[in-house]
Amino acid sequence: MTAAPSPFRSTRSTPEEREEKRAALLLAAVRMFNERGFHATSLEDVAASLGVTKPVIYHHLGNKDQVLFECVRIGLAELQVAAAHAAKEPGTGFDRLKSFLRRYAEVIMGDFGRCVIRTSDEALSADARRKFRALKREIDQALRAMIEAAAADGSAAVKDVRTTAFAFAGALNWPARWHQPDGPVSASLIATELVDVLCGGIEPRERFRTTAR
Amino acid sequence: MTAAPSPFRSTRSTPEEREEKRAALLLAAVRMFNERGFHATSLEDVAASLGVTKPVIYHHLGNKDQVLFECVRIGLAELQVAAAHAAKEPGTGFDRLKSFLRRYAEVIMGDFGRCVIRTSDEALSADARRKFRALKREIDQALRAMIEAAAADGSAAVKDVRTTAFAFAGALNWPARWHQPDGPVSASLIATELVDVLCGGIEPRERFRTTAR
DNA sequence: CATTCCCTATACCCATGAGTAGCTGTGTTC
DNA sequence: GAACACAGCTACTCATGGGTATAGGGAATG
Repeated sequence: MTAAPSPFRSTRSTPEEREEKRAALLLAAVRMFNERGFHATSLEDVAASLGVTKPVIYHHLGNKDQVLFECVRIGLAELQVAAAHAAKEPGTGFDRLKSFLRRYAEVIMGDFGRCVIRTSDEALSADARRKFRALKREIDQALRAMIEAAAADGSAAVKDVRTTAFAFAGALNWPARWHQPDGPVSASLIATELVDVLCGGIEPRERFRTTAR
Repeated sequence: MTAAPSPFRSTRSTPEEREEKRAALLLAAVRMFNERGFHATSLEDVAASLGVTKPVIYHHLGNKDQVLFECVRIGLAELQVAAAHAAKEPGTGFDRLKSFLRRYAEVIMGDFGRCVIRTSDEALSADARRKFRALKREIDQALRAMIEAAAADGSAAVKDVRTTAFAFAGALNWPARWHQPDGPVSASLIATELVDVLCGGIEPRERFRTTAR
């Protein structure tokens, strides 16, 4: 009825317009996946939220598996960018690690990052599942490498890299479940606080123990 | 064809036998939910894994929502038992907190605990979802109370209770995603190591800094 | 102006699995 | 031993949603 201000006009598109449509569809899809869950979201609903119909999604993105995989692929690519960016920063290995952890948490609270965490392997087809796991493994290895680097230059005290990586990843992934994107407290603040807790621990130190009020 | 050694004989059952059947059905269901995911598991498959048919599940457990909710209810009850048990232990508040955290992680690596974490709210009906959230909230409050107690008696150094609780819960919930129950490394070892990392942090302390080899 | 090529909508097929009605066989009870 | 109650099975309905065939319609191209 009312003309939607969307990029979907019925005409031949330039490559840029195609990409714009793809992006709009993916964003609508990932948001609905995050909100309702993948299985409770029909592609019909996703299309309808943009004022178009189901075949448009199949035309631009492929089947439901491909849509979901593309969403998590983007989220994992964001995490890889975060890792690459942090690795180039100055300071000690520990500084770089903390920077990565903060960026990691912020990505996880974004649309595509949340989808990475909320998507369980079983939701994907066998083929996509394999790729999904491989990408997640790359992130895990990047995290372990940065923990190892921080331990190697003496700027962090790490007993077991593997356990540390799992603990940190778990703590930073968890906001994907509880954080409200439109809530009062910003993602970057949460990220900073979480990283502080993880790095500092809660065992009392000299400077704390003296001032127990 | 071959007679199954299951508790399902076609006869009138005593209350104990009924309970035994319920338990067997729930265990089969939760294991299949954990392995394949809730949506990818049909009640027919669950029943077939015990050599019975779908109506048996409806007879003993109710519909699929009720089955899932019962699974997460059991897992959350195990966590409450862990909290109650830890609260009675001797030592400092920090000792009791660490004990709770270890038990928490072990429960999460069990059948029903895993289901609690792997189940997202959207999978449940509106009614069950409300109860699910209320139970999870109770666990969260118990965790926060123990962190506060440890901070109050000076045995732990806590900046922000809320953030600490989220970080710890996330790190301890995460094994529900990656831990292999039949793998080489035991749940209790993982629990201990995770709690060590969380409590100790990785910021270098005096005793570590001197022995950088 | 006609043709062609995309793009989108309509309308459909079909597999899956939740949930149910009713039958049957078996032990229990009077 | 006859009626009964219960547990489980067979066989079904039906809603949902993934995926597709096909038609229409507008812009570029000659």
